[in-house]
Amino acid sequence: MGRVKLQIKRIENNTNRQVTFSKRRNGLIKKAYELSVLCDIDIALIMFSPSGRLSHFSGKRRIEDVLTRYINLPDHDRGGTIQNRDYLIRTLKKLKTESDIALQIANPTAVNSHVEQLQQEITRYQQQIQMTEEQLRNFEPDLLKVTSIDELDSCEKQLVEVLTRVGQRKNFLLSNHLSSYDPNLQMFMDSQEGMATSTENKDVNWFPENEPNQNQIFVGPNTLMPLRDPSLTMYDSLSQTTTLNVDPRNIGPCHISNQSEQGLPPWHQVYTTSTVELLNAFVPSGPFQLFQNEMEGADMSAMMQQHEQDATPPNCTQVLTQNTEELTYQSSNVDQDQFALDGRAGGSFPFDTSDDEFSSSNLLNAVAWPERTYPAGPGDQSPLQVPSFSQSRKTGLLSDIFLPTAQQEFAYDPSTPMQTVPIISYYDSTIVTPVQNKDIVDEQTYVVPNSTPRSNNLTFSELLVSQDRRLYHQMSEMKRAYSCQLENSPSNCQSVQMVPASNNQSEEFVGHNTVSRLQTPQAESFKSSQSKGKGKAVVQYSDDQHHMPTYEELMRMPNPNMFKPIEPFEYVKKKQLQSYDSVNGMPNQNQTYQSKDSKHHVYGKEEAVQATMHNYDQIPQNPQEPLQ
Amino acid sequence: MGRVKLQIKRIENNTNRQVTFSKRRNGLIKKAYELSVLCDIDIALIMFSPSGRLSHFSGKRRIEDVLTRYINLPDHDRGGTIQNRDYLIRTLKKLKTESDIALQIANPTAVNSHVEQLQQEITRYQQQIQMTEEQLRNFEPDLLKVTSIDELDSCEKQLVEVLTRVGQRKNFLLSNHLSSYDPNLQMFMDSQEGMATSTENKDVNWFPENEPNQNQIFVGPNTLMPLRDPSLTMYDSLSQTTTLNVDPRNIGPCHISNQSEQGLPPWHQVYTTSTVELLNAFVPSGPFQLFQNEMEGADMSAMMQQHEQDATPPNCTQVLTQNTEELTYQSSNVDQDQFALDGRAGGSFPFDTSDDEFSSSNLLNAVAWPERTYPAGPGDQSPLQVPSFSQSRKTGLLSDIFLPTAQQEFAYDPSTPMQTVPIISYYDSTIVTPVQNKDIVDEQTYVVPNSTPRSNNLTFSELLVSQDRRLYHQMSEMKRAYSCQLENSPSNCQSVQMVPASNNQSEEFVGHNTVSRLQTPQAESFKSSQSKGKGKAVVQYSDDQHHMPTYEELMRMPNPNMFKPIEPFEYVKKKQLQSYDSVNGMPNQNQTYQSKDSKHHVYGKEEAVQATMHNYDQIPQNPQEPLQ
DNA sequence: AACTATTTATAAGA
DNA sequence: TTCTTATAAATAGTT
Repeated sequence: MGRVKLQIKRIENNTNRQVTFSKRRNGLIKKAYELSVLCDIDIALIMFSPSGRLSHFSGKRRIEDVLTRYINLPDHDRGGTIQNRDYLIRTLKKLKTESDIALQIANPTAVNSHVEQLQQEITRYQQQIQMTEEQLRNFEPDLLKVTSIDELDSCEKQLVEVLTRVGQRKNFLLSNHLSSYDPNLQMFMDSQEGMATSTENKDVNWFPENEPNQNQIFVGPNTLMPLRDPSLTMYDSLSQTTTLNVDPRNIGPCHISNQSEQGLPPWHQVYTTSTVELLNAFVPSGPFQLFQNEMEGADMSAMMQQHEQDATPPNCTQVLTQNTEELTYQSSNVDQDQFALDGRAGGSFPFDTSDDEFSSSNLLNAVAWPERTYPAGPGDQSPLQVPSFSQSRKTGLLSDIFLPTAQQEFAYDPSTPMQTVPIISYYDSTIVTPVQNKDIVDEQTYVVPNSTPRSNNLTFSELLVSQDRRLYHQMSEMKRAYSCQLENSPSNCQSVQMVPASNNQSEEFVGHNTVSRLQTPQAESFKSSQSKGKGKAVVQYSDDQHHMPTYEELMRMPNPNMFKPIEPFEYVKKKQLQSYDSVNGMPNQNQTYQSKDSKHHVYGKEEAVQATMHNYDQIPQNPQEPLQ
Repeated sequence: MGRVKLQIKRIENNTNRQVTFSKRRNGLIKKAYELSVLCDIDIALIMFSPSGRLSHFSGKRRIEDVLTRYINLPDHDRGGTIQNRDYLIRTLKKLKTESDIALQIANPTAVNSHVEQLQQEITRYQQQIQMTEEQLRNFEPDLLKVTSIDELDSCEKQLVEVLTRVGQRKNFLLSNHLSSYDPNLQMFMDSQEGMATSTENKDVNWFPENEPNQNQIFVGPNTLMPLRDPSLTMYDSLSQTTTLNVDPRNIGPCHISNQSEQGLPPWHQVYTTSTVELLNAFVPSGPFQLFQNEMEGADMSAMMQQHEQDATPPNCTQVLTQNTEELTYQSSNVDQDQFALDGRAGGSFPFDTSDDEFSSSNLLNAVAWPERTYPAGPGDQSPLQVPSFSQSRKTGLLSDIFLPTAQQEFAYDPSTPMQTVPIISYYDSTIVTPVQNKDIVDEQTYVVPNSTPRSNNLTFSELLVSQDRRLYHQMSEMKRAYSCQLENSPSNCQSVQMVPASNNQSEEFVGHNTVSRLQTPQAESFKSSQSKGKGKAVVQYSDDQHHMPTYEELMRMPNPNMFKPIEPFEYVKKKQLQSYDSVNGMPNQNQTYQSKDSKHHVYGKEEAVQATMHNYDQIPQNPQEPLQ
């Protein structure tokens, strides 16, 4: 491209060479920049001019980070062994450390706590493995190591127990495989074979019908799942609270005590898989918007009032099958509309359960509830404390599942919808800090819009937040509305698992499968990172201001599009004359523009992302809790 | 410059982004190349594609040299700020030489950041948990989700099985609870309670003692594992062949037939998991070199002669427990040295079983023998035909396990050590064909020195070849020496599985774990590809010249460093008018330039790697087979 | 550095 | 992926 075609060979004329270098270097850097922006890639370009001066360019990540990434790359991917690799690594680490230190000053906790978190996580996993293996040993004992008859006895007992259940199930299936029944109720039937069942149970179809597999209840041998009749508690959640106290060791009849006209007891609850699955049946997968539309104009407080007045429980049957230690319930004669929060949601279950883009069953299936004890709170008066959710993927948060640790650190509190949420993103090893100061733009500024105007699309993180929030609300609402108080001791909760997708895909796959449908930067980041080894998110909650959302709040929850778009990345191309701080990319104040015979060109740059959620003025910080 | 002006902002569409990257990367590299040539400068360009793959370019100097130059630059010139740089560099330079050596030996991935290690660990634990939980699910099935009677049946069966074993164990303990026994043999006892057991079984310790879990034999209900007493067959492998014919449906006594003084029957053998595990106990994990050292000066033929003369079988007991359909054997009174190929290897088992860098138990544990029928061959006279190994990872070859399909296609014949082995590599969805014809280079050739001279290091493929070869040899030697003839029909082999590592890690993990210690291009390729979804190798064997290696050959096998270094990768970018020398990137003199009105630009590109193994003159093409 | 004629890169579509 | 083509962009030589 020029007046003549230039042969690609060394330009012998010194001046010409330097001039050409100058021109082409700029062109090259421009191209590199464009590439880095267009394709959102890591790039590092280092040139030494004919006179030995350095020019370099890197994309949104610092050049040393890119070099580190390169050097740390497996040899094959890189294309060969690096001779002085060790040296490079060390030196680069030094380079990186220095800027990281500066970074830590501004953002002290993030880096170190990350490692700590990981170590915590490892410890947790180790424990979990130990637990699971112990459990397994019950079934597959290392017979050669077992020397005590007692052990064998208990093992035998357990096996027989499971065997019995399997047999029961088998028999049941054999006798029922021809009859059509509401799959939603199968679980109840299963646990009460031989018992009289209500003939009207076909009327009870408040479970989402299209996802029968999610509605199943399984309780491990040592796990109880006391659940009250939802319709009962719904109608009479506070004035008459029925609590089931079941001792796992108790083979006798189940104790059922009534606590009337009392505040809810402290929440010492542990949600087990079973609960999760059950609640999953409750928690709809409808898009937020749908649900919101349905709620339109509903006056929650008034409805709640009405409920408290209407204290007549519907016809229901409580079933406790003791020999399998499964506690469940059976509801009969519950009108669908009645059950569905009594028509609050327009005569159906309050949340639409139909699929949509984001709230597919995949998403929700992957959600389990944490196996955590919820700290005590007298009723709902004191906020339910949200546990530190940074422990394992089993915390049940979508973001916990989908956001890989190395790529995204995600800080938000699902219980406080009005929180401002800074998103700190890790790109590989670089922490992308929120840029407060826009002044870094000086000479040439390429603005790299990290997210295009998204109209109604969610970023992935926003999706997670909204989904988590929805789930959190729904779950907690379920808890409160149904008073599903589990009296299990934490030690009994060994079987919390992720709810796998219906086709037995692993949660990772589910996650990936789901994420793969998204194209937001976060999702993309996840996709690429997941392939690097099944990343896992660490979700941190702020420790203060935990707030148990109310149903009303839930109703008022804005739709997922409530978030502001993420601020565009800023790409600051500091050209030629300006020196920039290596840490934050700010121009050095004491720096004057270099003359054109400056030793080298400096192409610094920084990018930042900041996501701020709306403050929703219409939702009070400490709203009244309608159910209280 | 295109149909429309493209806004420089992130391309959200995945495909478009990748396409654009591809195009622009080429353009960028071209520009960089031109700049580097025109202006004769040092340049380094590193890009990571949206999918994380590396593209890089450097001029006439290697990229790491450019990076070093960059790093060594005074802070001011680089634009960074480093305090103790000079001191650091001096110190690091000292370290460099030493650590470079250490780095060659030790693992390069160790340099990975702490965080990455932790995350790896976490991933591992997650996998482990998943596995264990899956196992557990066998015993604690989610009964409500099980709708098929078949499932329940198999579940029931499994439970009964365990229950039976527990009961047996219980009975056994009740009658023997005071006696101490060799744990290695307990498994046999378990399956033969009530049967007379040898009182001398404590002498049988030919299993590696430190990995008891790997030595356990479990055969699925439909799988038989007839194995002759190894010591017996070892001493008398050809003159007296004992074959166990066991009908799986046969509840009666096991048929044992003797075939005396006959050539080995056709190899209709299928190796089951059990066999693999058993053989694993035999196959040592010592490094090739160690093993070679031990073999130093050993005269194989003479030894073999001696063996054939010494035909006295040791005291042994064959055990077939029918009700569990487990067939195993018990050996007693076998002296360890005697067993260990009768002192051929200096009085111990011929291969060192201690761990070393490459041949850790991980590596070998990951090896299973293919569930394949070996075509007939009269004894060892006709070459044992190697099946087409391109079927599954269960072929048992290391290369099968470690080399992922999409990334590496690996063609070699482990049975013919003197074969020339072209390695076909895929890079970035480009099929890298072996370049036989350099004529594809026409216009422009960018030379990307992909590999530097490797001195004595093995490439991963070479390691695999050598390991496979070793294993192949050892296995076949075992087969021949012990005449472990399995008469199972292929249909019985439903349970071939990879042998998991001792800590229940999955094979993938084992592979990964092992591979992660290597830094050869192939290993690196595997690492990155594995994370992309558990790649699996396709190993193809040429159909001719299959050769059953002999023990003597095995002994003579050169050490792993025997291979020539792989030829450097050639990155051939055929572009427009200029041809470039493939080595130094200089334009080829004899090339004419294309006219500018050429129909289109040709941006072809080819990559190639070719690995040629040494021809080892000292090993005859058709060596004498000592055992024949 | 600015100006253009010209070459080159590449976006979109096939 | 690869090819084609219209068009945008880069740039050689000049000023």
